[in-house]
Order: sequence, then C-alpha cells, then structure tokens
Amino acid sequence: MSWLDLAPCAAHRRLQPGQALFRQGDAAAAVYLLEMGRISLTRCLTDGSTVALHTARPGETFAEAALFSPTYHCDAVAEVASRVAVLPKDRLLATLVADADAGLALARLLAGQVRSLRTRLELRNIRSAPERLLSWLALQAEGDPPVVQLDRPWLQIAQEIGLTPEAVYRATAALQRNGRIRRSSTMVELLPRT
Amino acid sequence: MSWLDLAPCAAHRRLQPGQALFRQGDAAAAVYLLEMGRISLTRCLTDGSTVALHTARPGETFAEAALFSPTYHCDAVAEVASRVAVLPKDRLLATLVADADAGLALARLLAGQVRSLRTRLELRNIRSAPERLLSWLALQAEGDPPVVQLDRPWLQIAQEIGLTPEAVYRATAALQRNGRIRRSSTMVELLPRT
DNA sequence: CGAAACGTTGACCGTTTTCAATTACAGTGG
DNA sequence: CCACTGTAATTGAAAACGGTCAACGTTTCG
Repeated sequence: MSWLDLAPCAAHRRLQPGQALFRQGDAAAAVYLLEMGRISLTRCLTDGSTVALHTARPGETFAEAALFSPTYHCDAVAEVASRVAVLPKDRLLATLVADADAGLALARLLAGQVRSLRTRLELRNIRSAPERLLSWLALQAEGDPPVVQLDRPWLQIAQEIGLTPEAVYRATAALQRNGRIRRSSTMVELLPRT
Repeated sequence: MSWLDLAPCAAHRRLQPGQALFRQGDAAAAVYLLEMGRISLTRCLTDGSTVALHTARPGETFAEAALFSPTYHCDAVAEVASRVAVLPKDRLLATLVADADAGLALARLLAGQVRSLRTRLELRNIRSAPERLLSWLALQAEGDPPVVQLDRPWLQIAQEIGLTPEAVYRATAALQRNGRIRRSSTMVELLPRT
C-alpha cells in the first residue's frame, strides 16, 4: 500500500526550472509525488524574506498536509526540470472516508515517515563526522557480519547525513584507519568495536 | 483531535531513571505520550553497540509505529524520572477501524508531524549559527511586526535547532548588533531587512 | 576516445565547539 | 529578610573540526 495505490490513475505534470507548482494561499487541490527533478518548498515572510521548509527529491511525496487544509501554506517551485504525479485531494479523501483500511494504510505510511525523519534528525545531533557516518552505516547495515550495500553515490549520502562529500571521504578514510569499517567499491562492512 | 481523544481514559506509568519502558522485540502493546521526563529510543546492533533513534520530550508521542507492527523495533529507556500516558494499541485500532474520521484525524496528526520534522531537518542544513537561528525565529514569529514569544529557556531552543547554548547566545548578540532582531527578556522582534 | 560525473587528497581558513569563569536570577529554608 | 543553591544567561580564549577551494585520479558511458 502506498500513495499511488490510493490514486491509481494519477495525472502527471512537468515543470520548467523556476516554475511554480503551487503558491502559498492557492486552493489545496492535490498531494504530489516527485518523480524526477527537485522541488523546493519555501515560506515567504511578511518582510519579503523566505525560509526553506523542505527540498523534495525523487520518490518523495510532499504537500500531504493539503489533505487537511483548504489552501497551501508554502510555495513549491521546481529548482530543475521536474515531473510530478498529481494525486487529487478529493479523490484521496473520498477513498479515505469510504474505506477505513485506506485510512489506516495512510497512517502507517505517515508513521513510517515520522520515524525515519526523527532518526535522520537524531543523526544530525552527532557532531563528529566519522561518528555520524558510522551511526548511519550501522542503521543501514544488514546481515551478520553487518554489511551495507551502497546503491547510490557517496555524494548523495553526504547530502542526506548533512556533510560535504569531502568530509565523508575523510570520515571513511578515518574509520578504515581505525579498523571500524572495511570497504570495497560498492559495499561497507562494519567491524566489531575493538 | 489528538492522540488523547482517541483513547480518553489512558493509564499512566512512571519510570525510574534507567528503567526500560519496552525493549526491542517486545510485543507492541501501546503507543505512548510522554508527560514528563525524557525517554531515549535506541536500537541495539549485533555487535553490541547502540544507535540513538530519537529522544522523546514532554508532549511528544512515540512508538506510533507500534500500531502497525507486532513488536517494538527499538528500546525505550527513561533517561530521567518520567511519566507516560499509555494508549493501548488494541483500543486505538478498534477506534480507527470503526470510525473512518478517526483514521483521518490520525493521518492529519501524523502529516503535521511530518511537516514539522521536515522543517526542522531543513533548518539544520543552514550552517551559519546566526542565519539558522534567524530562520527559526522567522518560522516561530507571528503578528506584524513579527514577534516571537519565548516560552522556554534558550537552552532548550539551542538543543532544538542543533547548536550549543553558547553559539545561540553569540548568534543573538550578533543579530542584535546587525539590527536584524530586537530583544527584551521574554520576546524577540524581527526587524525588516535593511 | 573524450567528456562528465564521481572519488580522493592536500592545505588553509573560519566557525563552532569546548572549557572556564562570571553574572543574573528564582526558589528554599533558616 | 537574607544567605544559599541551582539553573540560566553571558562572555572570553583556545582548540578542533568541518567547510571551502583546488588539483588530480578514476570510472562510466556515449
């Protein structure tokens, strides 16, 4: 069960760089799933300045709160050429009230996101780059001995854990030096604490 | 509508420092609302080390995912003397399947948390302490001119935005010096960009 | 084969952390 | 009413750490 299951035949929409998907105050008509590109959600303040609320990346849904609000509370603007799946609010709501199970499924989805976000936030409390990376690896690891299969470039991992790529490279080097991890091109093995 | 509305007559439980509320693998029996104290959620790894997943603070619910899992996936241990409201899973689920509106209410609650967590995460991407603090203040501010009423010590604010208290003091001093904010003991006024 | 992205390392710099000391302040009990 | 205790607020100085910039090697893929 996922968002897409709730709205099987979703429409799609393409956006040019700089183009707005919706603006603060617009009638909340849909929830979106980003298929490709990058969309930034920002709130404009009374004094004209702007605050970044979130940057959506491929695979993410955003504006879920639109389900419960008559209008959007922030601007959504494509940073690069992007494509989104449009999940119409009215159809989603109809499904949800008609089918209690769908409501539960949605709650499960959101509860999972809450858990994941809390974890990412907690990771950021670790100041030391090597320790932060190590904790991230430990959470990703599976099997015995614990191993992480890297399915995307370090570049993106660095972004996710809030470090520059250089800091990540240095951290991996340091962890290897200290015998905490062992690496081959595409996988990382966690070694037991000495 | 809130978690408590879903389980009106919740039981309470007190915990000593170091006492566990539940352990990884225990049958998931309830969702919890922390009333006082501090409870840390950690995952134990195969090698015996441990990773912090979240630190619950008063007013927060945690273990929401228990609703959708037969067992808990982490340990919950009181860091200090704490009290929690116990929201039994079976009663919650019964309410949710019986009443589609309750499911929607839960989804709304969770969607709000997702939004808030994403915002906090995005804040952490701002490296500069003064800029991060300023963005946080801008998000908290209300009214015209925008004003923030501080309802808790800077100590806690520092913790929330991921800075040391000293860094926050220095940031407020710098922002005042640059004419971006004005402070009196319990409130902060945001000044328009010069 | 060449271009573009990713990976890696070095040096330097700036900011934040850390540690320490001081002040302000609220609550407590004598 | 006042010393007393603990917490919050503040400031200083030094060190550590990650960011930034730059150069270069490596891999991938058209």
